[in-house]
Amino acid sequence: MKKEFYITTTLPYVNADPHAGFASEIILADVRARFEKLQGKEVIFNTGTDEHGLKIWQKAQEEGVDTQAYVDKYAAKFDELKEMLELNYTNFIRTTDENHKKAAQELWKRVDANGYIYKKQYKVKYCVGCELEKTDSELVDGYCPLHPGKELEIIEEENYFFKFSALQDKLLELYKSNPNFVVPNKRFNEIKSFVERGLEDFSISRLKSKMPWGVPVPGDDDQVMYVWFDALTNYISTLGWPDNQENFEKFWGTKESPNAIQIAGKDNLRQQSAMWQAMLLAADLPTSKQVFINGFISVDGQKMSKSIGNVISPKEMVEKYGIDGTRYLLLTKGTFGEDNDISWEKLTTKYNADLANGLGNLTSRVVKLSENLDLEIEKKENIFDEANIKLVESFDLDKVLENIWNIVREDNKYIEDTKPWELAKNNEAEFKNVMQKLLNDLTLIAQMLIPFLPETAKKIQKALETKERVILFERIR
RNA sequence: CGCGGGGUAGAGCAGUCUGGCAGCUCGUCUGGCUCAUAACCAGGAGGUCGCAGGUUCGAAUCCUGCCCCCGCAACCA
Repeated sequence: MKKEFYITTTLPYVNADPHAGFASEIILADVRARFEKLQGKEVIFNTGTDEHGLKIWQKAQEEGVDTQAYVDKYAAKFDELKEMLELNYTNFIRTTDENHKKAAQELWKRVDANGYIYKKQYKVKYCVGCELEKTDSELVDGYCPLHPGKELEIIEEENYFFKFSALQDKLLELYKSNPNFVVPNKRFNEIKSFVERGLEDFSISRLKSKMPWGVPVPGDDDQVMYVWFDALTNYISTLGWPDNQENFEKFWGTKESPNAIQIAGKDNLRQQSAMWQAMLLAADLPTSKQVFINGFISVDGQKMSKSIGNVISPKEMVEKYGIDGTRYLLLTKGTFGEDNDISWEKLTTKYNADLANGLGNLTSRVVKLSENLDLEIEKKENIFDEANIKLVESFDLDKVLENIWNIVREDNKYIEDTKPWELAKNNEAEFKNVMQKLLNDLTLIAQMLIPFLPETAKKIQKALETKERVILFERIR
């Protein structure tokens, strides 16, 4: 088996603070990365920030700050998640990094050299009222919703286009020969039918005069890259591509043996599983190995949005539930790939039930009962069985945690059935037997929790060693 | 006929691919226990699986039609 493991999240766009949805994505990746590390693999876990594009440029202008200063501020906010959520990512790439820009230009050149880029007149609709370009999807009945009745101007602009349409067959072939290329299956079906319906070439550049905040197009001073083309390249620029070919092959893989795992939200299905793969194919580079598509988080049945004012941020969650509490709650909010609904009330209920009353209380019972005992604890080698490994590999991490919590439940019942506090008084031998099992189980739980709740795992192990009682999770309210 | 997802106990969900006793967590009611974080354990109540038809010995699951909710509709990350 290959010794190297590569996983990447999508890069969040730096026009808003981190929210629970992205936190969920990056925690999933974090658990997987820690898990693979435990299996003895060398791991690269990539994340970062997407910092180019019109929106960011405009926002910086609005705030009257230098664009670079603006993106620096936001990049720092996202990098703070590392400590906030106890993440172990190895790479944090910013699309404004010099080596990234170079890589994006190199990718462009290769795609171009292979004949997949061409120049074309492109008509944009322009609302004079807003002084802004409008896309068809923004229009209502052909008019700008803010200025109904005002005719839109048509402006012609020359842009570079990517021959997405020419890669339809190659993409379909990729999907066909990799039956688990996109997970879950329903998303795979969705992207397959999208590609089968036919692809349209898309614009991959903008006029620099209108939008200066982008990576310059090689050999054309008047144009900058459209943000997607630039941003997607991060997955390989982070590995030092194109200069460091060895590192690239080690982690990204080769055509024969692709190695890159990607995780993304469902809004990114097309970009990650079709556009980016097409770009790689066009540049004659290996594709990703697998793309995992996560669902969305809603709050009390409503879309999480600034205007509704129901955004749940990882920061608030950590303040309330602690790091591992937050990790646990985001990991167990529902089935991977489905949309999951959360609310403060539900989160608190689950926190109290599973963490305080469940794991926390069990630890507290076992440590107290074993206070005066000095038993040798059996440490298992292969803590994850075949079934659990499979679940981790398909990102069904909630199911693995459920399996761990079944041990918690069994042990609570076992204590009730055997009444060790009575045995301690009248049956020393049996008392030791019972406690041996409980200590072994709790040790196993702690070992299994390492990738999921790293701090808690340590605390349990420490409590078992020192016999000092510890409150793992304070009850809320 | 634009694309896709969803409708299963008071709440949240799993089960649907591959048909075989309708399951889990929370809540609720009753009882038990005292090692533990007002926790823990046992038992109970609660469901015409969105609706209507079809296939089958048998349908939450497969097929057809309909109703309702939610995303997305590509140069907007």
